[in-house]
Amino acid sequence: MTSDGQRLRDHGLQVTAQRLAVLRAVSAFPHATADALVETVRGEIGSISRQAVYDALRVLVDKRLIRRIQPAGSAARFEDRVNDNHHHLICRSCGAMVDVDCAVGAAPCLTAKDDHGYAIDEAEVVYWGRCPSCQE
Amino acid sequence: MTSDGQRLRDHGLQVTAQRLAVLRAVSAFPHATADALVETVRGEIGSISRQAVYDALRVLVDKRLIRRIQPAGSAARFEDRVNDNHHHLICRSCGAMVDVDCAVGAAPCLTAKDDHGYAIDEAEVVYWGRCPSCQE
DNA sequence: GAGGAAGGCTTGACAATGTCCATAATCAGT
DNA sequence: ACTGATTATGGACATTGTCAAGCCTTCCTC
Repeated sequence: MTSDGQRLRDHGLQVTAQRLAVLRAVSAFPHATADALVETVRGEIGSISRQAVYDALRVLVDKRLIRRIQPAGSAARFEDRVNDNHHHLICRSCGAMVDVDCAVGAAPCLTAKDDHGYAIDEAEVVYWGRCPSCQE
Repeated sequence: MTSDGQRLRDHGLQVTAQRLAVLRAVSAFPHATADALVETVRGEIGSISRQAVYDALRVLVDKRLIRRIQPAGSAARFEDRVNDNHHHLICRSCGAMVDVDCAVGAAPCLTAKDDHGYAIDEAEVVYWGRCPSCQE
């Protein structure tokens, strides 16, 4: 198994305690917000600046080690599942988010009727509804 | 044809110059941001508070007279096409957004493989790519 | 290991997008 | 027109995120 440190190096990134901790935190709490990750990482390594977390998240997203999701009406969230093409199902009342496997398989899993000349590389799908507990 | 004023009244809303102007502005400039709409409305009726625009947009969205779209990496945008189920195609570099008719028809136009117990009412699709001018 | 350059982290200021609240103005039914 | 309820205004504030300067680590080379 490849260590997180090796994965960072493989992508041309320096290995730092902060980045390792952010990577682990995203793994441990998928769909967490940047702020929640700051708290998680602080619990793990004692202290980290908010900026370092934002910076780490940005390079990790750039290098495709993690993925950023930004649902309407919420701060950005991060997850670790990057090698499949899955989508998200979000509760309109409490914001809970769960993964949903892609109905088709490979990205882009849908083709637009008319591409207007755009070079489309991704079809992002978000299912909106109410989660079991919010339906009571 | 039903006037904007009548449409407001039909939804239990008071008719004000501000709301009418916001409604017209959203019609005239689909996919505009709240801030751009403030400018447009100011050009039309002289002056309006930013807050009034936000309030108007919120009630209009609540009453389904307009729709709010919030693509990742951009402020919320508003549009007037509410009675069909169409999606959006957004340029990754310049943010330009165009409408794309739904590949299937009625909402939700896609069904998730596993609904995790959620009551799904909408499948939002965003196509990401590069617009013709950004491909140069 | 030791030295040094490149890159990363910290701190603090700032920006964008919205929301909250108290007060003033406007709308709509009598 | 009168009056109560709704809406608009202006200002403060909240959240989420970015920018910039200087110090500190990491990692490459010896």
